Amino acid sequence: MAPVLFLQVSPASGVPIYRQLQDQIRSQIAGGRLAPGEFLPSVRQLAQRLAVNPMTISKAYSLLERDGLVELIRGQGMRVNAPTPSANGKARRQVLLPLLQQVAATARQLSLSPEEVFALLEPLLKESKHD
Amino acid sequence: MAPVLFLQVSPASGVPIYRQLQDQIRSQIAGGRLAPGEFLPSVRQLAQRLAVNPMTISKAYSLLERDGLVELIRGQGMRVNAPTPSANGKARRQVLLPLLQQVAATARQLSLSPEEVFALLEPLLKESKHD
DNA sequence: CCATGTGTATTAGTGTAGTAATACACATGG
DNA sequence: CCATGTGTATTACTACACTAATACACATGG
Repeated sequence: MAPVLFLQVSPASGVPIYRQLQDQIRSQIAGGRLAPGEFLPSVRQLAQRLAVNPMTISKAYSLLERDGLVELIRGQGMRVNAPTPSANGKARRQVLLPLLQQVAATARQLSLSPEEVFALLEPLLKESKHD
Repeated sequence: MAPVLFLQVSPASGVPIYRQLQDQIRSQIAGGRLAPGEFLPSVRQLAQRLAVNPMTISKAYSLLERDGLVELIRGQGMRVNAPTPSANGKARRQVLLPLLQQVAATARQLSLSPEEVFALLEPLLKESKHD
């Protein structure tokens, strides 16, 4: 059974739909809201719910499969894999990567040194720990 | 007078030419190799030297002008500006802040330690410093 | 005024990423 | 076997980024 996921896409956000899906599902898996053995919603189901083309869903799924987060079971769908010890941490970092790349690009654009960026980021990271 | 700059573009690098130029010139200014009051090479001059279209040079120049690093003097060319207070101060960091907050929020959601985030971000920040 | 020097607005060509439409291969259950 | 369920290969369409060709506006010096 495919659980109901909190998935939402903004076609006008500039971020490709398949990538939004990829990142969100990655998050859901990393956060444990999608347990190993569970199946992702079927391509057509999700396509209808989000009003996007099935092939776009399929593309997101295929990328998740390529990354080993999910496995194709013929005739059934995409099953969430048990995380490898290292894959768990790796998967979580993958989620953050796009954001960090954007940070790096922006910092560079502004000629901000790595130290300045760290100094700015550190309090934010530690601040949000106790709530 | 336009000093001779060390500018080099690789059309096949995947990075747009205008952006290569923008970044390199930005570097030259930040590094002091291009002092305030000096002029950039003329669009046509540089276009011929690098074997690219003048409009591509112009695009890079215009972006630098938009960012306030350079000023258009009619009939003469692009003159390097004196660095403005905002170019060095808090203003630049304010731009980065929303992004960093998002990073912090995501990292927290994924239970990533600050150290892990730094380890991930550092190579990205330093990677783009090649000049 | 004219020749020559700036940068650029406008327009068009080109490549490619993203998306979509169609048809297919395979699996399952009746 | 057939109906219905998976995902996807193939193909085409579309939008946009990048680059380029042309013609223009303005400034300067003879």
